[in-house]
Parts: sequence; structure tokens; C-alpha cells
Amino acid sequence: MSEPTPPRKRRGSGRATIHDVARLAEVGSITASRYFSEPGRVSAKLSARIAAAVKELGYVPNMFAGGLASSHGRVVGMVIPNISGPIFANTIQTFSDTLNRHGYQLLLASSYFSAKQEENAVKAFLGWKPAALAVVGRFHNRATEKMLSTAGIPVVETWDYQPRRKPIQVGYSNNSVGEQAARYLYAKGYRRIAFVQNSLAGDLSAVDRSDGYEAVMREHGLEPIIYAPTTEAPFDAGKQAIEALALSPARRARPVEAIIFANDNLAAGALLAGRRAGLKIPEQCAIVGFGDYAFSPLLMPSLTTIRPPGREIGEIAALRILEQLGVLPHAGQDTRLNLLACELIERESA
Amino acid sequence: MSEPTPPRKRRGSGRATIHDVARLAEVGSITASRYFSEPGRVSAKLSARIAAAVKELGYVPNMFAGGLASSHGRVVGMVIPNISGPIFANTIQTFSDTLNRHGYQLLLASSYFSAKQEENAVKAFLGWKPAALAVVGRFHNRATEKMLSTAGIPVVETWDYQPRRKPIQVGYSNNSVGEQAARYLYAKGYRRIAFVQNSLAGDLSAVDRSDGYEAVMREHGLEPIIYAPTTEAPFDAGKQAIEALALSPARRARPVEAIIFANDNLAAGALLAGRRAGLKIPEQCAIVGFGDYAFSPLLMPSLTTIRPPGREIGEIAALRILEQLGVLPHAGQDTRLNLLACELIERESA
DNA sequence: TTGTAAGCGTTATCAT
DNA sequence: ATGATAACGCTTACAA
Repeated sequence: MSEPTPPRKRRGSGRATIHDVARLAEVGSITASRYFSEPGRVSAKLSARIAAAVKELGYVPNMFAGGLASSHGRVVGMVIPNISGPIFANTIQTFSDTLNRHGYQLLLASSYFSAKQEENAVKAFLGWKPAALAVVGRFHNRATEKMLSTAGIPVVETWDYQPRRKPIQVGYSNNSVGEQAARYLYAKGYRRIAFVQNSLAGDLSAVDRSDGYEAVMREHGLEPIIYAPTTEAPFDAGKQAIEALALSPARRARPVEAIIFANDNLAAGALLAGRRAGLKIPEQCAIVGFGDYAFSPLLMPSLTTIRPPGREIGEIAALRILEQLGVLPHAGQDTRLNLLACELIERESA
Repeated sequence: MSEPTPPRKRRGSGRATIHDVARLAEVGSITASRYFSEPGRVSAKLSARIAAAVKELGYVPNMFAGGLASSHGRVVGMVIPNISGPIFANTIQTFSDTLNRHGYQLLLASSYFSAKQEENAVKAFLGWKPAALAVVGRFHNRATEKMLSTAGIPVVETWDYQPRRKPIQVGYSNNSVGEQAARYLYAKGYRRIAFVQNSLAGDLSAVDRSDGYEAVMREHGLEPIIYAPTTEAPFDAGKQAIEALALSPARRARPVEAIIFANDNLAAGALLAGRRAGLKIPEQCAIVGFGDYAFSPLLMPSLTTIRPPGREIGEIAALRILEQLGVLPHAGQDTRLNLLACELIERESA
């Protein structure tokens, strides 16, 4: 006769569970659970026993079980155009670190500036029952907008500050950046000031910057000069722009005195091409970029540029989310609108 | 008299579940489940009905329920020294994208080169029952080593290739990089070649590179010259190095002919300081960096450097993991050792 | 302050 | 090929 087979576990990971901890500490499982979620409501005596058991068993809470039971995981999803560019990396870093510090895990996906890929990423995140979602900018497709608005969780739009939109805004005004650059050059005495657009058509934030520039020019009774390069590669596009605006024989009669570029890549391409052609920068043509990329201080002449608050955006976005979730106490009153300033870094090129 | 209150749902997220899908499609829940996990084993007829139901209800699988039931979530954890630096961003990008493409989600944490923070991150990941873990380099503390080896899941060490270690290796040999740079300069006719260490003491990979350099020098009967800057800030450290090696009056008698720098930041600092001091580069002193940062082609003269295969590392690490998990068919035989080459980018500075 | 019971939404197991 | 049932490990709701 065969003994009844012992009730062998057929599922399970084999790791210690909260029940094992509770048993060892001689408390109820729920008390052990509370030890993690609301430590203040467990007596010191039991807390000590539980702590010892946790240590002995090397217990690590199963996030899946917790997330399932409470119907919301401690995760926050973020869709970013791309991770590896010089632009968003700082934001990701501070966003992730701030969330981690409070027990939340970042889920990251990149959209490569494609609305469809953004949609897919948001849809995938929904399966994680995220506590909140962060996206970049205000341009989403219908499906994404709908998912974001019906998800019933805090949504943060980063980078492109738009006070009239529904989601929490953490960013700066691209329009103001354009104004800032134009005013700076105007104050320095420049009058024939041009703006060079991004060659990537999808970069709508650059259009906002050129709008700001245009407004300031008109304000001073000056004619805006907006140039849109046709070359795709940013450095080449910058070269193309400065050739057209300052080097071409046609322009030689009345070359522009200063150029604002949609980003530092364009500005760098222009700066290098200009110098190679013998153009004196900033004497003959001043240059202002946008982004303050790592190479910008190293160019010769070093590049005057406007630095977006990438690190602050990530941190503040995370803090606002944590406040919304009740993890952190609410800061002030208007926590929904977070307009940050961009710093103009004055270097040699303008 | 009060009617008995209807059995209102008190838990649950309100979203459609797989049971709702099954009911609408008039199939068993498990069939609906299989429709996602093993589509080949569901008849075309039922598949169509399920697909329709999924679409109508906007069903999104709950990853927590799935992860709990199958005791392994579709997540992979990665601990990286830092997200925002120019070095690792490409790796994160390709790693994340490749995993996403196969339904896995990346969990990211940064260690800031601290072994203790790495340990905390790995511990936190364990709660997610990750299908695999990726770390950078071979230097972990005891606790981390133990967690990695007992986790019972594929572990990948990236960047620093070390064939004798247990985990899967995906990276390049820093020793070879040092050799590569030294041989290149030797072949160009340089003889008095120096190596400048990183000022960050924790950067042990740079030490491997200097070892490679040293070996080549001795191989040719040349005396190695290794300089360790004391300044912390990389650009300043580079400046300090070139002053000591090529500009100082003491050295003027027999200045070095070429310098290999531990990274492009140091090289850039040296290059700029050298030029400002009137040093002709590469005529009087050639410079080779490491990293191929974004600014390196923009310096004047542009920087000759060695480019580590950051994108490949991320992609191959992900592919090896997916193979180990059985998601992808195994490629070749020795899938554990992945030694990648670094490309020497010849520019103007050497 | 602590405990009991039920359920979160999925998949593994076994049966047909 | 399809389905019924029982976990998975935790937290909510309620009770003491």
C-alpha cells in the first residue's frame, strides 16, 4: 500500500512568502503585511519579531501578488521619444530615482517620436495597472488621449508646458524660449536676427520657439527671418543654414548678424562650417543654440545656448505624482501647473 | 423593509477581465488565456470570436495576475551605473527595445557606481520575479553575487567581458582596447606614448585599458608612462595631464609624442588646454580618447577615439536572455561568451 | 492592535 | 481542441 503522497507544492516559486514570515514570527499574516505597508500600526514587540523573521528567511515581497490584491501595482509608466538622446536622459534619471526612493518602479518605453508607438506603449502599460503615467509633450493620437483620460490615474505631460490642457503639466514654455533668445540678442544690439528651424518636421516644439522669436521681432518692428533647412542630418542642416544666411554670395550684401537655432546640433554644424569658411563668430555672425548638449561648452567658440531643465522636469513630475498618490503630502495649491524656467548660458558664440 | 443589497463588487479594478472576454466569446476562460499564450492551439473559429470580444471590451491582460499565476513575470531587471551619461544610454535603449519587442518589460535602476546601491536594486528586482537580470561589469559585493547566483535565472554581465566568470558575458575587453590604442599609435610611428588614467578611482575598466597599453609598450621595448591626474573634474583632469606630460618646462626637453586617455572627457579637456597653450595637435602631441562621445567629432581637431559597441551590447544581451528563456531559438553553440570588438575611429587628433 | 475570511485575475494541472 | 478547478501570495473588508 502506498502512503498518501505528501501534499507536494506543484506551483509557487519556492521562495519564502509572507505566511512563512508570519509563522516564524508567530503573528498573523496580515500583521506581517502591515509591518511593510503601515509600520506605525504594528506594535514594537511584534515588529521586532517580524523583522527578525524577514531577515532570517531573506523574505522579499512578491510584487505581483501585492499588485494583484490591491488592484494597482507600485509602478509608473513613462513614454519618452528616445532614451539615448542627450535630451531626455536626465529626465529619465531623476524621474526614476525619485520614484524608486518611494518604492515605485519605473516602466520605460520609447516612442521614437511616433504617435502609434506611443499608443502601443501606453496600452502595454495599462496591463501593469500603473499608479500613474508620464508622457512627453501634448501631441498624442486619439487612442492615446482616450486611454490617458479614461485610465483614472494621474497623468503628467512633461517638457512642453501647456497650461490649458487637462493633464498635470511639468515643463517649460517653448514660446518663451524663443522670446528669451530673441530678447537676449536684441539687448546685445543685434537687429538682423534669423531663426533656423529643425529639419525634423515632427519637432513641433521648435515651431513654438520660432513663434516666440517671431513675436519679439515684430514687437520691435523687425522683420523675422525664418529658415527651414531641407537636409535631414542635423549637423549638415546647420551647415546648410549658415551658408544660406551668412555665407552665400546672394546674402553677402546684407548678411544676418545673429542666428537662433532650433537646437544645439544645428548650431554646432553651423558654427563649424562657418569657422571653416572663415566667418568670425560672433563678430560677423552670432549664434545661439538650444539644449546645452554636452559638447556645447567645448566648441570653439563655445556655444551660447538655452538649457532646458531636464533634471528638474523628471524630479518634479515624480514628486507631483507621488503627491497625487498620497505618498507625499501636497505641496502648494496649484500643483497641476508647473512652469519651469530655462537658463540662458552665455558663452562665446553670442 | 429594505431589499437585500445587491452583491456589489467591492474589489476589482472595474476593467474587463479574461472571464468577461470568455463569456462574451462563449468560450472557457482558459481558452481565452491560451489565445494569448499559445495562439496555435486555439481553433480559428474560437480565435475569431475571442478576438472580437477582446476588441469590443478593450481587454488588456493584467500582468500582475499573470505574473502571480505563473510565478514569473515577463520582466527583466537591469542595473546600470547611470542612465544619463553618454555611455550607457545606447545600451539601455537597444536592450529595452529588444525586450519589448518580445513582450518583456525592462525594469531599470541606477547604482551610481555604488555596490551598495546595486545590491539594493537587485534585491528590489527580486520581488518582481524577473525572468533575467543584467548588470554592468564584474564588480559586485558579496550580497549581490549571492543573490545573482541563487536567483536561478539567467544573469548577464555587460560591458566588461571576462571569459572566466560564471554569468553570460556580453562586452568587450578593456585590455584589448588599451592594446588597440597603443598599437595604432606605434604603427603611426609614435614611440614616446603615455597613458592617462581616469581621475575617478572607481573606474577599474580604465585600469584594464592601461594594462593593455603597458603590455604593448613593453612588447616593443618601450617604457610605459602612466599618469594619474589628481583633479576630479574630467575636463580639468585632462588639462592637468597634458600640462604635466607635454607643456611643463620640465617635460619640454623630452615631451611625449602621443597620449592615450582613459576616456573622451579627459581627452577633450587636454585637447582644448593644449590648443590654448599653442600646442599643435597632432603634430607635437597626438591624442587618442575612448568612448566616442557626441562631442568628439566636433572638437577641433576632431578626436581620434575608440568606440565601444554600446548598442550591440544592449541588443545582444537581450537576445541571449530571450534565447535562454526559450523565447527565441538558440543561435550558436557558445552563447555564453560574447566578445565584441571596439572600433577605432580615426580622426584628426592622432 | 490584531486576526479571519474572501477575493484579486490569471495560468498550471488534470480531465474530457 | 477545450474546459473545470485549484492554486499563486498578497491585501481588503470586517470582526474581535
